[in-house]
Amino acid sequence: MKMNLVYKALADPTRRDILNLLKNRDLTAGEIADHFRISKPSISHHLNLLKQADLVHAEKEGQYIHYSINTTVLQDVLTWLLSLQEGKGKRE
Amino acid sequence: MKMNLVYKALADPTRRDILNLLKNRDLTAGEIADHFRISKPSISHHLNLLKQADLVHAEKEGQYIHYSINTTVLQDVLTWLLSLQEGKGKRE
DNA sequence: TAAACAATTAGATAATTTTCTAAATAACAA
DNA sequence: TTGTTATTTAGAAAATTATCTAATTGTTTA
Repeated sequence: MKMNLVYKALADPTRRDILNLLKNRDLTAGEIADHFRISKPSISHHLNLLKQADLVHAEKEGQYIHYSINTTVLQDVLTWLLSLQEGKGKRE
Repeated sequence: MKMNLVYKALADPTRRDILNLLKNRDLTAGEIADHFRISKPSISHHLNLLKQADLVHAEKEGQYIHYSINTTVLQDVLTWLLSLQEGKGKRE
């Protein structure tokens, strides 16, 4: 897993908002786009980056594509952030 | 605190490496730069972004500037990441 | 089949980011 | 004071990213 893609994906506020939406429930691409003022193709692009980072999973069902969050890749981020905090401790 | 600056700061691998270095001990700008192949001004720029995100603190001592990590801003990131994971749970 | 709908892909542009070299600032040491 | 060292600032080029409209693909429905 290319962790850089994960950090890059998390760097954009629109994408973080998308993850916040998906935290509550799975949504189709259109439902996600409805929450934003930017165009559908732009949202599609953001979804693609989230997918490449493996932060979301896309499942096609008929003409819809259902997106769901995948938090497993966040574990490594969490671990790293905690390691930064722990390191700090040794100086105090 | 502008959290977007924090996420942006964490998105770059060089800056993440800098934080990894500072986890062990405080370092001067020059010592940090010595760990990388990119130019000092570029490192200086990265340090500035980290400082704006409040992820590092800079203290001038004579002609040197000592950089130290500040992990307090990471707490909000941590909390958000955990909230994403928890939300996931409710669907299982 | 034809029209409508959901979503993506293509291609372009604008904005942002990364990086560089050269120059400036500030502190130290001879 | 003059030269050296540590670091940043300025300004520009190159690379990446975010966004748009138009076109395409695939599915559903009349």
